[in-house]
Amino acid sequence: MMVESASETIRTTPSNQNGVSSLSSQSDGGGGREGGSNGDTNGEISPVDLLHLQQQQALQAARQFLLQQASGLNSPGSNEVKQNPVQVPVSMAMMSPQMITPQQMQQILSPPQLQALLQQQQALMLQQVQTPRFLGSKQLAFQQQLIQMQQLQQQHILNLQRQGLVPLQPTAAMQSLQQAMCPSDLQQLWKEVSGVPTAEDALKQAEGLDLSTNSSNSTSAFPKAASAHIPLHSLPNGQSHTPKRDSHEELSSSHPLYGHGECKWPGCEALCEDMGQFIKHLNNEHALDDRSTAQCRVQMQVVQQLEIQLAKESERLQAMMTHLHMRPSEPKPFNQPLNLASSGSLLKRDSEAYPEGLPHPPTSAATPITPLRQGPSVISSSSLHTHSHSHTHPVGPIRRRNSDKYCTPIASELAQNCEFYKNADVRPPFTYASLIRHAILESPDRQLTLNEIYNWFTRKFAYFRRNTATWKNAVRHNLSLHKCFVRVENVKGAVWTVDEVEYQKRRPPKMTGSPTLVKNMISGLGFGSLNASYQAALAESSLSLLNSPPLVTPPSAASLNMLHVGHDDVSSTVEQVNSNGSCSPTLSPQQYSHPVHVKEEPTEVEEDSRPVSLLAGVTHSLPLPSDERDLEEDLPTEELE
DNA sequence: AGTCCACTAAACACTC
DNA sequence: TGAGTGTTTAGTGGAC
Repeated sequence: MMVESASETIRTTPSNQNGVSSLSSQSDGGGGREGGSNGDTNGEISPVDLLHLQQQQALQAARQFLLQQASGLNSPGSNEVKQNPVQVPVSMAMMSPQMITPQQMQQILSPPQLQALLQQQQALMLQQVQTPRFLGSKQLAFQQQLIQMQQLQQQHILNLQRQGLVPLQPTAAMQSLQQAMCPSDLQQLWKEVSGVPTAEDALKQAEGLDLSTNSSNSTSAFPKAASAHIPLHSLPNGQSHTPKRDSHEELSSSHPLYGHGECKWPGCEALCEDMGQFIKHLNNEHALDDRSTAQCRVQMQVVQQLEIQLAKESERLQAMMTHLHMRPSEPKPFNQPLNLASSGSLLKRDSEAYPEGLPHPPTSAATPITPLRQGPSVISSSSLHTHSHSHTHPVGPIRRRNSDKYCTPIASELAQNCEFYKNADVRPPFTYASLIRHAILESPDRQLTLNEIYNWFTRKFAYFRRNTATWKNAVRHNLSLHKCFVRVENVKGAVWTVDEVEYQKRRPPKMTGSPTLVKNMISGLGFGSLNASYQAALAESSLSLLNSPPLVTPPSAASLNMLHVGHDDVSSTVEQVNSNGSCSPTLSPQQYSHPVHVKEEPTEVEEDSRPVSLLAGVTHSLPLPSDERDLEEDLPTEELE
């Protein structure tokens, strides 16, 4: 409700994916977000005034947000909340992740304001969750947080600068943002907010964060073992986003949360003489509890937003590169597949799912917030993979078909967010079938007993440590229902295996085009018009084949490479992308490039026309895995012909 | 609106 | 007998 109303009044143009450089868009958006408080004065004011206006807007937005945080959420009668279009319940999104996604936030807010709100939110959340213990050091913690946030922001800007996405001279928008978020202003904001006599409510709200799905409002399912030793805010992609003050810090400390003798947990900065003391402190003060998970979530939101923005900027860069270096009539096989793989479906998702910039309500109430990232990674891994935590995965409000339709490779996702799913009581955005299949293929023998599947589920996902009756029943149901799961009698009983042929048949692409058309599209001639669902399905299915040596069907590695490489984080999925190299000795690229789904009508496929350059262009960007699996010896050759 | 797909729940049979 | 396993059906809801 609130989101919708906000979205009706807060609209950034969907085409405006310029996160940092568009002053006018910022102003436009800001004007709208302010509910007309600033009026439409863009055309008359000077750039300096405009800059000032931006600052004011950002400040007001942040202020309103903070006010809402402090009082609105617990004051149902508050008219402000309902009337002010800027009242985007960002924090509500955190507490009830189903309500608003980062994409929605991004659609609603211009990037600078988004960042402003985000940073404010982070500060506030930290403050909220720390209130009972650190009441006396509010200001100190807040200052610390400000510093960290600014560092984070600057780091992000530097990244963009490195990519040439933003000029070295900060744009007006950036200046505005930075100035708008200067510590004094924020402190002032904080003073305003902290005076609101609802601190307890805020605390309660923070402590009562629903960190699980809405079907579970408890975090009890979090594994105790992971409580203290896993830095929850180290992100699923493995990247620590704790701002580092200098490059030496990382070297001097063996823990990303420890440096300069201080705990780097957001807002903590407790002094620890040595690592041992720090570990002790970490275990004691930052154990797995509501406060820590809330902080973790905040940090995740921060990173998500940055990644989303980076993804958009990357997308812009891709467009620029395409424009400058590539002729539309001469698609470059190396880059084009990237668009196909990720931006194809994802952009479609972006543009179609949110055509009006309206928030896209999650479709599954049971869907948790996930560390999935939204936004296409259209930059090749070779050019951007150093920043490539941007990328690929749509934030997963759509549980059921996320992995199927939106090109979210389960292997990649799991590889990146393994720790997250292990510890967070969130439902993985994959179907049972996908998970089961992944579990089976992940096993050494590519076969698991039912109980082992159960164990895999519980081992990999905190979510499945509860409601066992439900999901176990679902697992059994899926195993029986889908032909792709084959029960094999073994010496030790029945084991389940995966029939890849059936698995691929299970989700045939909806596109009804001829195999020739498919082939042409895959060869890079029709990427632009390639049906997104088909792209996603093809990419996903291909990826899954690539990820795991098939029991039955050899993957079409070429197609899947090109489909996958663009949106996959090479660094994090290298372990999964392992059959690429291992299969190559016996199969030619042409064989590999056999599109999986064309199997339905194999006679029309002309494999010779498949561009080898596609494979060549992709393979070099796929690092060989360190733990290559053995090639399955019983590769069915019929699938290759 | 119809269809497909995924999920959930449940009943039932079989084995150990 | 009960637990675990496997199969099947029905209902529901989202996506297309």
